[in-house]
Amino acid sequence: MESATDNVRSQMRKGVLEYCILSILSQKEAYASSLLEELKAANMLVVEGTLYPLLIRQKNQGLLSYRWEESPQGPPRKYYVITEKGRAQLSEMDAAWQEMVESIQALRH
Amino acid sequence: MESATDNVRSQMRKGVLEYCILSILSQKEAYASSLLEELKAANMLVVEGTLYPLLIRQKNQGLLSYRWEESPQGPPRKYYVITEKGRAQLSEMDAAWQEMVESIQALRH
DNA sequence: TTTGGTACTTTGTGTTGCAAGGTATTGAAA
DNA sequence: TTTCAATACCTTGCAACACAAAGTACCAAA
Repeated sequence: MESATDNVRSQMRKGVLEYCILSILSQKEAYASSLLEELKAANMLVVEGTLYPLLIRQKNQGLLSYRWEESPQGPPRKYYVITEKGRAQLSEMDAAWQEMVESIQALRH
Repeated sequence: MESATDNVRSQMRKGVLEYCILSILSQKEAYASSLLEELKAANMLVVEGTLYPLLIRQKNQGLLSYRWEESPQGPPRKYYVITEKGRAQLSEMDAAWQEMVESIQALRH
């Protein structure tokens, strides 16, 4: 049983997830499971089935690259790294986000 | 030929369209074509094929109702009116939007 | 060698934004 | 009268995407 509020928030998250990923990766490298933790902490919770395909899409677009790294425990981790193209995209997203925030603010007054 | 920026903005618009519709209709009644104009003016451009199904969905959810009204020229207009349930939903969306803006702001710093 | 924890991946489903095309009403021009 | 242009509403088919759920693989400790 899902509340209407959950659904509202879920809908709003769509479209900004890519922005969040690039933002986190612009500050430090991370692997999928750690990204899930960061997004959860930022109240932008997503699940594995959302995140993995998204990372693959961004990698295929040249926004991210990755390298394998041994884990202290368990299988190796796929650390994602933002590329120059990814940083350029992030800049555009900053502008787009700012404009959308302003548009909505104007609409609400 | 579509720019990367267009696509970024388009992606971000997703999920907040319902919020924009309810927001506009909370201030005054409107019909689809006039909503298109308002959204365009607010830099939240959408097309008919997006708006009509969305209005129908919101009506079916009980967030909107409508009445027909004669037009000074052309076919009659379907004026949409926000319901009490729609206003309640709008309040939730205000909260959800505010929280998301704050979450992203935190992520970007 | 089995168990539990970690991590990555895939499949199927439902929703939704959009391009494109369609229908209907009205008034004015040809 | 017929045609045209403007207005307005609606539908269809497609592609993208978030998610739930299930699957695969690696590792170390019991």
